[in-house]
Amino acid sequence: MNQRTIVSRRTRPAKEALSRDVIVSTALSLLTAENAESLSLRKVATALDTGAASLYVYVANVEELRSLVLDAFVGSIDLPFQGSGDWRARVKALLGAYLGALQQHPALADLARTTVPAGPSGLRLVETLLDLLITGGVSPGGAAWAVDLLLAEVTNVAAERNVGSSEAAVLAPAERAIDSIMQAEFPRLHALREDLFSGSGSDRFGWAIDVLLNGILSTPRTPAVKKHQSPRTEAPRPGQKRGSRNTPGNR
Amino acid sequence: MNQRTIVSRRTRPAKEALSRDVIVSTALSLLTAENAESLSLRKVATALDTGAASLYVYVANVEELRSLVLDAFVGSIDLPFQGSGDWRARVKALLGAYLGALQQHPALADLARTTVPAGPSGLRLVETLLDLLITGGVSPGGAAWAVDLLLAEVTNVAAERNVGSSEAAVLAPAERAIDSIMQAEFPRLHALREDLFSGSGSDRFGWAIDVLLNGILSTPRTPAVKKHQSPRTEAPRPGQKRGSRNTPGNR
DNA sequence: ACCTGAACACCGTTCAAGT
DNA sequence: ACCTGAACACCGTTCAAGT
Repeated sequence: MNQRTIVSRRTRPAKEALSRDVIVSTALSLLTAENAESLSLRKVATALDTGAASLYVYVANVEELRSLVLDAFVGSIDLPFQGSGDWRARVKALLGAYLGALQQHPALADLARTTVPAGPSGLRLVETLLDLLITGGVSPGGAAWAVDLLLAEVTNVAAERNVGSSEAAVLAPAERAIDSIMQAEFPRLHALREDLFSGSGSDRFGWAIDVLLNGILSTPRTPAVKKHQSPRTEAPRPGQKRGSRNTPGNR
Repeated sequence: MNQRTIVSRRTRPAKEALSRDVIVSTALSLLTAENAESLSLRKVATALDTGAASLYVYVANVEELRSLVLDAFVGSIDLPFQGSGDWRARVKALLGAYLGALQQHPALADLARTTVPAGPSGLRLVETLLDLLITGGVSPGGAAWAVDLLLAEVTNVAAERNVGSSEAAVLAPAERAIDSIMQAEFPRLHALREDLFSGSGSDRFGWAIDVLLNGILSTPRTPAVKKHQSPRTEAPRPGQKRGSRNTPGNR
């Protein structure tokens, strides 16, 4: 027993043994329970009464920690994997729940924008989405790409609310500029400035998911695509065939 | 004349006077001409033979610098604002050119993912997109939201190529996990793992833009939306009306 | 008004040294 | 095998001091 200094250790009775799990879970609780607004190895180390160097036994670098933390977060929220209703409703419920969870924790929303959850929880989310989309009639190949699109939208909207405050500083001048810099030069922009800078991401979210689902259903992934180096040169097929008719749901 | 030390000043004849413009342009050339892979006030300051503190006379903070640099970049590439062909082709050409430019400069692709170009060049890009979409029959309100979706896709794809190398480290373990952790648990994922981790963003880009455009055309923005706090609770309208028939282009 | 150096409060990562 | 302190090479931002 350490007798040299008599300090209550009630809050941290014995120094917790380090492990990948405690590192990830204290990192996560730093971002959710604590008010920490960003993740850093040093903060996690401090919370564990040690130095940053100690974490490198269990984690390769910050990026890996970020992935693990995000996956742990995804695992901690309860997502409606087994929903009811038609497949579209279930996709929306799933993504909406994920969005809601991210929005409650700005630091996680930030994480999600730049990191992919590397772990079973992230995989399960993707698996479920794939299954729903394929059930809905999307081709497997299309579904694979679509999942990225859908999840990117979630993280974008989640981060938007976040940016809202800091982006206000960046956007406010832009907004003033729009009014003054001649509404003759950017008439569309001027007319729609309210809609563009509305920022109430929640409204847009429902619409965006519908856009994506409708688009995904009506845009078959062409089987064998010739690889182009630059998409710039990719001419659009003029008489583009629209694919499998919308078969919206099957409730 | 300074006689104390005889050092050739050919490369930097006289100390350039500081100004917002030289700061932004040297920052930009650091990211494009030079091989710098990230932007920092200190690097820009060093390139200008001064200290970081000096820049604060012209720039409020890093975030503002980032916005200015990104806008300067957008202004430096030549985008096909006046294209030919139907509006869809023009949207694709515009976004494709932007994507191509970002892909050539990973540092800029990185910037674009987290920053909005605050300046005339960014505004012009948005204005042009709004105009094309509205010309194509998208409602103004829909167009306002759609622009965000389209530009987000560009920056996401641009950043993907970037992440590719560093994400390989994160994804490689995940990929191995998929194979081993039971393909019984995530059958969809296992079957589609190649498509998911394909990473050749250019292929996906054309498809994604089509998805977005088709989706945007077939998903009217409902005029008066009741504001919900949480999208989680937002039940889908069961018999959802699909809007204005696709009127694809008008060439 | 503009520029500067120094300081402050942070980062991630490495490494020799301890147990 | 695990942990540690110290060091290295970075960050953004502030501030008193100079011109």
